[in-house]
Amino acid sequence: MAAEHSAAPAAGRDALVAAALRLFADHGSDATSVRDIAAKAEVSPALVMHHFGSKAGLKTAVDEHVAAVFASLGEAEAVEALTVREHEHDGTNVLSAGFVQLLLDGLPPGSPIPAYLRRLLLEGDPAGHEIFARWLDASRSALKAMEGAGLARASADPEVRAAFLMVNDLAMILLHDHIARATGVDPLTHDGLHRWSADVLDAYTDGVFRKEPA
Amino acid sequence: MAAEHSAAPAAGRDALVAAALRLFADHGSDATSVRDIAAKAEVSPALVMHHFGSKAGLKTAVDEHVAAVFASLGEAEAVEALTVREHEHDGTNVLSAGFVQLLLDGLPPGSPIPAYLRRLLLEGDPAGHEIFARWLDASRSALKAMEGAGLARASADPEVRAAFLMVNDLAMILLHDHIARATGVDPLTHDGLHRWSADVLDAYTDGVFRKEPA
DNA sequence: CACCATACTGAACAAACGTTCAGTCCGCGC
DNA sequence: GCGCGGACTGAACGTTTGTTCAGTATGGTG
Repeated sequence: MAAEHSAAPAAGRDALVAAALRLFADHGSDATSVRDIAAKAEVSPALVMHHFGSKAGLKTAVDEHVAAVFASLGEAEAVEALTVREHEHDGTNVLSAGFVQLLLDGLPPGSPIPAYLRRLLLEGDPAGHEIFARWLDASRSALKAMEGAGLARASADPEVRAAFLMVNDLAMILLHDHIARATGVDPLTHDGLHRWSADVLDAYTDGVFRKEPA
Repeated sequence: MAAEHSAAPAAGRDALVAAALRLFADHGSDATSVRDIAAKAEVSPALVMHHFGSKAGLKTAVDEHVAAVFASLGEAEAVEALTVREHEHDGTNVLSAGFVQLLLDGLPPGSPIPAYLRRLLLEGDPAGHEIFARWLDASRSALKAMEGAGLARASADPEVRAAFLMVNDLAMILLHDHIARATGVDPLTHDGLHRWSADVLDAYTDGVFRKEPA
């Protein structure tokens, strides 16, 4: 019954960040109360103020945690994440689905981070702007590298082309719930991503539209 | 000073829906209080309960209003909104950018509806699921029609292809703020959409990737 | 003209919110 | 073994939230 008191280095702090990340991702930070977070972390609401000063401070700490996770996923690898590469299992060329592939490979299955990322991008959060800008840089670089290697056609408007490809990639994360519900294919699972990527690669290589009616 | 009382048919009702639509779109419904809405509509907070029973009732009314606007935009035309057609101004073929084009043509410039749509789709709102499913139907139909007319290559996976095209289209709305900020091209303006569509059409017809290094 | 339904308000409500504060517990350096 | 500092709590604070309610004004109908 008695609460455990400890001078151990901030166990509650990590629990709060983890609980807040999950709840913010699932319901949004506005719809999540400090009491909800504290209850999930099995800790007193006042501990939020003790460690972070305010609810907003907790939000900042969560943002920093997420940024650190992205960084640990290997930011440098993101550049090559968009490239087409040989798929080991079946020997066919398959489009590594960019950032989605990166997230899927590097994150545990039930991770709240994709959903949190969705909210960051939706809510006009400065942290979201920063991530978008950094990833767009990676997309630009990857496209340029592929052009150089003769793997991509040069576009007349490289800036738009890089944004187009990256935004399409992000859309899969943002709308994956709708996609899974309406089509039965969930591109955030391994099998779903494989099926999705196959058709995307086909569209990107052989095209979608015809110039002249056949 | 004295408030105007009238038995006129619910002027305050419309004002409330309009104010709520704008505030919900800009800040999210959770972050918008009944008092904020009433203040913007220049009306008493209690009027929300009188007309809609609760804040949630207002939200439902706003959803219905938005659905009605979409319907009035011409749901039937949505089917052909994805098709490639002759552009009158410069005589070139241009991809009518699907739902985005439809919204841009049919809505007044500063309309809160695109932003509201963004929130519907990203917040897991049931109203968002419905819109997504209905539009995906339109996308499927349009793609099939284009295949029939020889304007589109047949995909091995038509279900994924239809979703892919539609999701890419929606991504432009969902991320337009990020796109505009990071690239300087805002695809929700006329000029920005033209530049964006030109490159998208190029990508969709001539492809993005090469099968073999050149 | 009297009546009633309806649009609408101002003051108040309980509940939930973020935050404050005095105080308890305990490992670690002295 | 003493005390300092940091982790942590429980109860309370004032504010804001969604909602209730009694009441006023007014146009349309008998």
